[in-house]
Amino acid sequence: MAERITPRDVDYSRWYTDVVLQAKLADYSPVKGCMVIRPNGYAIWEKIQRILDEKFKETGHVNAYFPLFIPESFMKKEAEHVEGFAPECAVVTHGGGEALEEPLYVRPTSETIIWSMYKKWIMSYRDLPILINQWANVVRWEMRTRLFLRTTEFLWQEGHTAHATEAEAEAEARRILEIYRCLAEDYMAIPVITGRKTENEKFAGAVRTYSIEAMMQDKKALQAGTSHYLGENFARAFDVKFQDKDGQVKYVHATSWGVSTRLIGALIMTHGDDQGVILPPRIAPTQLVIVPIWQEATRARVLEFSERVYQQLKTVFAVKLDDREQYKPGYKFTEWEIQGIPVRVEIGPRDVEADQVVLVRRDNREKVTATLERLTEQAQKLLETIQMDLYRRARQMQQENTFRVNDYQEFQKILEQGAFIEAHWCGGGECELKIKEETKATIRNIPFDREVEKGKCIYCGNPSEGRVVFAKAY
RNA sequence: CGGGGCGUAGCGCAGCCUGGUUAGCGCGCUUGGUUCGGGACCAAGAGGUCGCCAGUUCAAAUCUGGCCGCCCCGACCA
Repeated sequence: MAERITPRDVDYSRWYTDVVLQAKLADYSPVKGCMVIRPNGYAIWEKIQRILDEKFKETGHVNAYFPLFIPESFMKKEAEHVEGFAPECAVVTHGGGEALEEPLYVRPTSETIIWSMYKKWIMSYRDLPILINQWANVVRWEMRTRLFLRTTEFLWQEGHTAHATEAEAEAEARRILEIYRCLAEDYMAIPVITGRKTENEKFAGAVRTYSIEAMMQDKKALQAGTSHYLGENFARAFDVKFQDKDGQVKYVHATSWGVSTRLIGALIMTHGDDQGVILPPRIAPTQLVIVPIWQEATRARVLEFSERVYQQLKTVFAVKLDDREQYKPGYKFTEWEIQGIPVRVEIGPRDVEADQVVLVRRDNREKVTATLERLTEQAQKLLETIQMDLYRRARQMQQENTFRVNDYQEFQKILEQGAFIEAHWCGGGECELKIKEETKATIRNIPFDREVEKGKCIYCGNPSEGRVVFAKAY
């Protein structure tokens, strides 16, 4: 593995691909646009799943599974939805050697099939809310794909909830967005902007879409999660009504929300460096890796000591002991660095003598020694520090590259070097589209925490109530 | 779909322009030995439908035509 990783400042997108492949997170598959998620990548996904699944359960959600295939007629029931998704759907026309009477769409998302079932399950307000999540794969026939960021098939979770009132559904959509924010910021150390999508950018079939948006190292935005208030749109399309307390028959209010394996791409592009991936400790499948260093004479002692350290750390951390004999320590150092293990534990003869180990941070390579006695405590602190530092660094990067701009010329100029731009916008879709045409920048979202500030639309000069975030996006 | 690049051993490439015995190199792999605090070294090995099809030719990895696949850059998207 003498292959080098292309440095970020030479070619960021090649760097990304190199890192994904060399860290063995994923590989290209024989099927165009699809990828194989390798064990290293899948382990990160499993961590994400565990964290989210717990939070979903805590907030009253349950898991279920709906079919991969969706009858064509279902897809066509909600006008905006079909318009949004039909062009990028894979359709099965044959089965069992015969043409099907009705083509089956491979799900690009499951609103339609789920609402066809909710119709059967919902009669009364007593049946509400329904809070179902599913972990699944979906297929969207993308024109251009990139590992993790956009592949024809990807893994995600999709929540689909049914509520008696708009207020309740709205609260649900917002609650979930907060869970996504927490996952991104507190676990993955990815700072995000939470906010509402514009009409142009919202989900096909939604009334309102909320998102978390992150800044990658190349200063492009990545939508890392979305949550939608779907109103009565799907309830009407699938005729899902309930009788309320007051005796009235009403349409059900819906939400849906999802995050995908794209988050792994976000993780790589938020923290990685020219040596490879850097994993925040709270999301790292392996937090520490022990690399013993021995000579023939010291081999037994070093290995025995390493094993002891391993047993000690194992009770508290996700730790690996790399006692492979066919590789030298230097090789192992590099290999684990590419894979982004947060802390390396070096153990050589000198350490054995002193009853200590050397801890090396992946993110800045700083070394400290720790006595066996204080090892667990020190490792704990070190991992926490790394977690905080990664978040802080990413947050700082985001802030340093976010600009408040009031002039369209300046807007275009700043955008060229990559940036998030906070600018006034009149709320008109035409201005938004013009800006997109002329600069490739889109409104990432309208931040929840934006200041109320009178201003003029950066494009047309009409009055505006506050700033929105523009950026070029993945 | 438009533009660019690539297809020769598991990976990365050379050879092709100017056709000619057994198609090379680096890494990796196997065996043995010496090594081991930042990608070790020596020796001996294994490994190939030169993307596919057709054509030109006494002779094609090499020339011609067609096809296929993949990657990168743009228009749609989590």
